[in-house]
Amino acid sequence: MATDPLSQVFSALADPTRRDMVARLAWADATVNELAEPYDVTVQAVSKHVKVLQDAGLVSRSRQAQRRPVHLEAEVFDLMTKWIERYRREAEERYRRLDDVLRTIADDVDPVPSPKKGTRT
Amino acid sequence: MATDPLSQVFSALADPTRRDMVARLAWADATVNELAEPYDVTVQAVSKHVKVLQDAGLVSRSRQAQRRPVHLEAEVFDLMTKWIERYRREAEERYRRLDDVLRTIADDVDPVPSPKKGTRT
DNA sequence: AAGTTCTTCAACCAACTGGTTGACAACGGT
DNA sequence: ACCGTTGTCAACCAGTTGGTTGAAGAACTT
Repeated sequence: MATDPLSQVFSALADPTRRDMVARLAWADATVNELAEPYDVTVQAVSKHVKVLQDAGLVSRSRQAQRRPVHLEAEVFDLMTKWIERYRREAEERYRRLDDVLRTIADDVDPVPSPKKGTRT
Repeated sequence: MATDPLSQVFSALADPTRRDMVARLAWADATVNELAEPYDVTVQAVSKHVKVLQDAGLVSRSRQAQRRPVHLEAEVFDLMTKWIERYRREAEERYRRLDDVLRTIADDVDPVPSPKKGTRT
């Protein structure tokens, strides 16, 4: 199923409802019932969403009487930003290299253009 | 299903194979056949993966004879980093607010502890 | 015109996802 | 001891995903 941490985090955030929950949890902890309130789905569905977020390490649970508040664990975001930044950087460096190549080619431009489709001989 | 840009990007990167492709494309453009080489799947499967990345706006295609090189479009990463950073920031600010609350409470600590279970007066 | 190479389309399949309903466990309040 | 509240577990369903095979399109080579 793709159980590595990065996959789980990306996958968890690929759902708009779950992203919205994270957004709200950034403001304050909330119980499953509180989380469920704005959405047009059952509490059970929200409970499942929370489980996905939890398995991804994005949230943790605690216990207050019957309530089990959901708490955002923002550190996991670092996993993603690190991955993203790494390849953004590489892509940028790559552009620099490409520029170099283009400059080199510019010196080699062949003076006789190669014959094309419509060129009769 | 979940067709908004952010969902598509997160979803596209939730797959390790696709993330690996992105990693390699950050280094250099590649054709579907080149991309498929390291993996133990058919070329068709890789073609599908590329389509997912393309629909998410993460890559673009061009044409060179029969080849259709895949090119990484790094700008879309910004969408994600913006989202992530926003809620990381909010979560951090939230900690500050929490600290304030805790400090306030610290001032209010009642000098006469409210009678508890074992507290004798 | 025929063949080769690179790529995608179509149909199919097993597994996962997000949702449902219904039952039930856990805990506090009275 | 019994409700009420909060949350989860189990079974089920429809739709999506990632993979397969087989056929076909598109563009160059000869």
